[in-house]
Amino acid sequence: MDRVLNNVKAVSMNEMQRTLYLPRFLPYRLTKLSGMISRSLAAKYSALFDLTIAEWRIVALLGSNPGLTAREIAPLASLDKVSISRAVERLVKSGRLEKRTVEGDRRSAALFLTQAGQSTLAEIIPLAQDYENQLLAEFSPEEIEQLDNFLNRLDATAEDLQEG
Amino acid sequence: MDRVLNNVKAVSMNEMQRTLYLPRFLPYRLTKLSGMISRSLAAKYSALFDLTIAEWRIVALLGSNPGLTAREIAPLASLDKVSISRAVERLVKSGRLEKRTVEGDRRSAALFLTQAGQSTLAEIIPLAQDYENQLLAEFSPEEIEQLDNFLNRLDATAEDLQEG
DNA sequence: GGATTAAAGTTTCAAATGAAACTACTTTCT
DNA sequence: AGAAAGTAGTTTCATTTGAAACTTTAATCC
Repeated sequence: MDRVLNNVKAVSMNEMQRTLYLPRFLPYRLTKLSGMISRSLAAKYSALFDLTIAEWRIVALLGSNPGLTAREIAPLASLDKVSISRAVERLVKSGRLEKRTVEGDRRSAALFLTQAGQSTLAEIIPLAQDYENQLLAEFSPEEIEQLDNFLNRLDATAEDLQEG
Repeated sequence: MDRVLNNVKAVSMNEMQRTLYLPRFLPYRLTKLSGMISRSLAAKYSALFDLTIAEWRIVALLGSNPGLTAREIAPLASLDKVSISRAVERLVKSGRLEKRTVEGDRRSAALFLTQAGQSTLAEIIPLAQDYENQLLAEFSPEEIEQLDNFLNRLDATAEDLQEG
């Protein structure tokens, strides 16, 4: 009579569960997992580069998409405009980012990595990849693909549930 | 030449990636996913029961483990003692929790749900299970088991990486 | 064309967070 | 037993966060 992820599917229908087993509750597990991962990455980036996660995301995005504006970054990095504004301010101050007023719309600024920003990114990338590889070290390529698939589906479902 | 989760395993060895594709970076995906889920659950609990996530976890734990102390709750709920102290204070104020001084150690208090606390829990459980079921609606029992397995392994690995 | 509405980013302000200090007790050591 | 060290839980305080208000510029409406 194993419960899997608290999912009722897995328990017979006429004995509805009266308890919720927290350590198997999917939202709890995801929060705990992502918390552990984020904390250790945040500590690493902060210690080595004095970068927050928001700054790190923005640098990573601008590496492959130079010239994005704050508004465009928001959905790509899952950051709100306040966080972006603050992260950009810090990145400009630390000389890693440059703002160029957008031709034809003086409200927004296109963002570009400076040389310093690009070398920061060059240092950051292998570190991030290492970390991901360590997380997935015990996973076979097939399992990685399956995990990828699961995450995509959960993400899509969670997005739907946002509205509903 | 598909990248899977940015994992280097999936790209040939002599073309190391110079970019990091954020939307496929596992830590980012987990943070985004857990953020979406937590926000929608938090909104629901707050609106319907005036409960925070921390309070919710404590209530859920005490349902199956009456008499836990704050210190015992901490690792089970992944909460620090400050959060627990505050959540317990609110739960006591709202009449859902009762503190009883532990026989033989007057520093700690054993925590118990009151009748009100138990009926809150009884309302909360099906809601939580519904939510989890909705998230997993498109998953077959085998897939759910596999997801469970993946999460366990990632959790264990992440815990190891905390120290290292 | 001037007024109105909207959009991009920034700033402000109030609430949430969590590390460190603190209080009240308990255990250990001599 | 009494001092020293340790633990449970609370409080304080400084930082982080994000919603709402604001500023500047652009688009739309009459």
